[in-house]
Amino acid sequence: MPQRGRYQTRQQEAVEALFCAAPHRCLTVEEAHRALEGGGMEVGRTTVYRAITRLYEAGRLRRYAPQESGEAARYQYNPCRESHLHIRCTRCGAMEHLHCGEVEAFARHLGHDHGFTLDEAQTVLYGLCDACRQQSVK
Amino acid sequence: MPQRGRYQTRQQEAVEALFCAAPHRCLTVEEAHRALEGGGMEVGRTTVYRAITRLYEAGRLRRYAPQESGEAARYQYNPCRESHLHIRCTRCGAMEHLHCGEVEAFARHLGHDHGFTLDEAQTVLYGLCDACRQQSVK
DNA sequence: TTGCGTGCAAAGGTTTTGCATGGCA
DNA sequence: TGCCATGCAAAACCTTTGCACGCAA
Repeated sequence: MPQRGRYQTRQQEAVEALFCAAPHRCLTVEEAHRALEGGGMEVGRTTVYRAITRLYEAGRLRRYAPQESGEAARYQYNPCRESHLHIRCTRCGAMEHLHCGEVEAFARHLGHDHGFTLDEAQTVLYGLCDACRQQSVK
Repeated sequence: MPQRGRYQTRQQEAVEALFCAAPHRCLTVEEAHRALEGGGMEVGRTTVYRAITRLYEAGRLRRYAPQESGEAARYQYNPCRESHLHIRCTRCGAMEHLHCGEVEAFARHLGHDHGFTLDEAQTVLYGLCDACRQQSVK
């Protein structure tokens, strides 16, 4: 679909290129804004908000709601159509993908036994990563 | 630990009693504030914030980060030490508990194969509940 | 030329903080 | 009496909106 009535601007391209260049990174709007400034791109904060929102609504970005109050939402490039769960360490903030058969099996169980259709792309599992768990045990 | 230097006030008791009286409900600070007003309790909004924050930090409440930007965080009474996952419908906002053996099995898998210690109390699975899924199929 | 995109400023909402007052122990 | 809690107002924070201008098509 050619998105009738949409203009291609240097700002929109810059925002998409920024996320595309580091598909593993989860950026806030503010971080994206600063990254563009650092790259010599002058883009208004409002425009970054709007560009990210548009990319999110088009399915090009994933959105992770903030965990603590006062934090900002994080966005990440959505390289593939296939969605997968993410796990996030509540201590160091690291976020990683999770693709394995057990996730699929668990999602099927949710559908069959609980009538719940899991949206993997929007869900983040919170907990402790290995390194932080070992530190906290010390 | 007897919480040295802590006073017991009618406001704090009222906030805790409110959540305790409906352990299944997830309330925002604003909703809690209005509920107290409706019950004839005059409690300042700031005090509700502070009481909820204190209860949360003491482990008496669970906190669910807002899903959409602009929404408020939700809190729920934490009746038992045992924690369980929650599922939330992204369409109607319904939130339900999830306790079953599959969750435990999945959590063990995360620990063994991914080195990730799942924090069930903080994690919310997003997706569609049965009713909303059927509506969206229509 | 048309109309969407931009960006500044201002508003919107939630949550926190400053500070004088009130109340528990 | 000492110290914490309260609550109003104001601030901080992220995010959205209004509006005049700029720019792609």
